[in-house]
Amino acid sequence: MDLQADLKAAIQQAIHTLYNTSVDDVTLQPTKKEFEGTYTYVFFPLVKSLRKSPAEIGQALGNWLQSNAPVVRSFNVAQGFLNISVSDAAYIQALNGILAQPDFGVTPNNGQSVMVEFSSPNTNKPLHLGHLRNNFLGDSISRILAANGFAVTKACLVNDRGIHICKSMLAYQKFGRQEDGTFETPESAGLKGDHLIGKYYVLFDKAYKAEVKQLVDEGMAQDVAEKKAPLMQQAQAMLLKWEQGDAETVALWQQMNTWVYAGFADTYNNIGVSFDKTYYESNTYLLGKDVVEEGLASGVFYQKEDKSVWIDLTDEGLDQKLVLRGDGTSVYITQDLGTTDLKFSDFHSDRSIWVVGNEQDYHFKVLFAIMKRLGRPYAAGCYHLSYGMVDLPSGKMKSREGTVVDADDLVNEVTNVAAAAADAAAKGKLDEFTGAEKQELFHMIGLGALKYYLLKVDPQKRMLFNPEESVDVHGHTGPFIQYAHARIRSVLRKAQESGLVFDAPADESVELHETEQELIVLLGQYPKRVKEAGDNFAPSSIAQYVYDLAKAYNRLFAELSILSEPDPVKTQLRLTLSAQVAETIRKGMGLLGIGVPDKM
RNA sequence: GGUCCCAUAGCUCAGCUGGAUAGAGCAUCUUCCUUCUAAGAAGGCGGUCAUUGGUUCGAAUCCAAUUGGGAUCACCA
Repeated sequence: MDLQADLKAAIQQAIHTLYNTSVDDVTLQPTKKEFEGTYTYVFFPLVKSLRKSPAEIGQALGNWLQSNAPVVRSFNVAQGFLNISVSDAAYIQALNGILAQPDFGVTPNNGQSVMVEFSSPNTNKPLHLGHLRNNFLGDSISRILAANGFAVTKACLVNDRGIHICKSMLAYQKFGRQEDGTFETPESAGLKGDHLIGKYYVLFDKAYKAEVKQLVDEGMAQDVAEKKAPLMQQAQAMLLKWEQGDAETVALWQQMNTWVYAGFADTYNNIGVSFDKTYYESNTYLLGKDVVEEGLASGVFYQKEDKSVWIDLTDEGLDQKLVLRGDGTSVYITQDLGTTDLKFSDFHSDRSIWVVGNEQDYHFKVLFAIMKRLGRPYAAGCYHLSYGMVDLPSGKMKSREGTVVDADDLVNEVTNVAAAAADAAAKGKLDEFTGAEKQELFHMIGLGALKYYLLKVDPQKRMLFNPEESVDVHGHTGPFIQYAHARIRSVLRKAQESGLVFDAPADESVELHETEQELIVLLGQYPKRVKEAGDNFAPSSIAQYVYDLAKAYNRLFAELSILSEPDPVKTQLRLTLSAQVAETIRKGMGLLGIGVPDKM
C-alpha cells in the first residue's frame, strides 16, 4: 500500500539475499527529473563494504528487485544510484490505499497532551502585523500537533497590567474629555475598543516626549528627564494605586480593558483564531514567589546581602540571573516561574509550547534551565517556538514611530484586494453568489493570501513583509492553492451531474501518465510531511507541500482531460485522484488555518 | 566584550536526518483559452550556495575560523 515502505522492505531483502548483510536504514529519495525512475536508492555505502564495483552491485540489486518485487517495473543504474521505476499497478494500489483511509495523515490520539501558548497581547494597543505572524503560527502549530495525535490546549496569556496600560489610562483621563464634557467611548469615537485605547497610548507617548524634550532643553540629562517627566511619574503613581486596589483606578482599568477585549474578540474572530484558555497577568503577576522560596530552600537559588534572589547559570553558558528583587517584588521571570507551574497544574500537559519572538530566546533558555534545576518533571517537555521579526520594506516596525501595520487594517486591505482580483478574474463564475457569499469568499481568499504569506517562511527566520506580495494571488501564494482546489471541485461537480463517482477504487490495469504518477507519490507523502511539521514545529513545511501538490495538479489539469477522456477507466482514475488531491489540499490548508473555496 | 540566530538567482524564499547538472515565485522575454475554472500551463534568461580551511567516495547541508546583518546579556515585559 505504501509505496516507499514496500520498496524499502524489498531492498533490504535484496541486500540480505544477495550479500548476506543487512542495512538498517534504507533511505529513498525521489528520482531527479533528468533520470528515469520514481525513487532512487543511493547505495554508495555498500560499495565500500562489499568491495565490488557500483555497476555490479546496482545491476544485481536491480535484477533481483525486478524479478522478485512486484512493485518494481524497471530500473537503471548510474554510478552509485539505483533508479527504480514503480509499476503502474503499484501506484494505483497506493492511491486506492489512500482512498480507503478517510483519516489519511491524521494520527489517532497518542495519549499525550500539549499546551500551546500564543498571541499574548498587551491591552494598551491593537494587534499588529507582528502579532499576526505569532497568531498564525500558534494557531497552525496547534492544528498540526492535533493532527499528530496530541490533545491540544490553546492558551493565551493577556498582559493586562503594568506601566504601559497605566500610560493609556492616564492619557485617557487627561485628554479623553469631549466637547460636551463627557469622556470618549468606542461608540462616541466610532472606534473599536482596542483602537481607542491605542490612540491614547500614542497620545501619552507624544505628550511624554514633549515633556522630556522640554526638560532636556532646560539642561537636564536625557535619562534623568525620562524618569522625571511628570507624565511618567504620574503613570507610575497610577500603577502603584492600581496595585493597592484603589477603587477608582481599578474601575477605569476595568472599563478600558473591557473595551479592548471587545476589540480583540472582533479581530480574533475575523482572523479565525480562538483559545481554549485565557490567563490574565493581573491574576498571575504575583505568582512565583513561592517558587522562589522553594528554590532558596533547596539551594537552587541564593540570596545576596540586599535580599535579592539569584540563580547562577554560568556553568550552562548563561549568566547569573535575578529572580526576585531585593524589595521582594517580582521581575518578569518570577511571574513566568509561577505561571508555568500554574499552567501545568491546571492541565497536566505533557508538553508546553510558547510561541514567542526570538528576542526572548535568552529568557526561555533561563526559564527552562531553572525549571530543570527545580526538578520540575515537565521541564523536558517545554519548548520555545521562536520566530523572527517581520520587517517592512521601509525597515523595522516601531510602534512608537507609528510604522506598525495594524492587523485590522491589513485584513480589510487584503479582503479588498481579493475582491478586486476576483472581479477581474471571475468571468461569471460567481454570478449566483449573494452579496454575503461573495464577501465571505473574498475574506477567505484575502486572509488565505495573508496567512499563507506569513506561514510559508521558516518561523526561525526574520522575514520581509512586502505589502504587494502579501496580497498577490498568482504564483507561490495561498490563492493559487485555493484556486487549484476550486478547479477540482468544479470538475467533480460536473462529474456528479453526469452520474460519475469519484470515491471508488481505481482499476489497477490503467496505464498512467507521468503527472498522475507524480501526484500519487505526492499524496503518499502527506502523512510523513504532517509528522515532520509536528516534530519540527514547522507550518512552513506543510505550506510548501500543499503548494507542490497544487502545482503538480495544475500540470495534470493542463495536460490531460478528465471528463472528455475517451477511456472511461481513465476518467474514473482521474476523478478518484482529483478528489483525493482536493481533499489533501483542503486538509493541508486546514492545518495552516486557511479555508479553501469550491468556487472562485 | 560574552552568548544565540541569520547569509542560496536582480528581489522574496524552498532545499528533510550529507547524494547525481542547487529548485520555486516575483520581475523580464516567448508560446498556449470555439475543449473540464488562463487566479492556469510550457519554455528562455538568471548562481563562485558570504569567504577560507577541515571531515569523506560525495558538502548549500556537518565542524572550525573569518566577514557582514540581527537579537540578547536590565532590579523592563
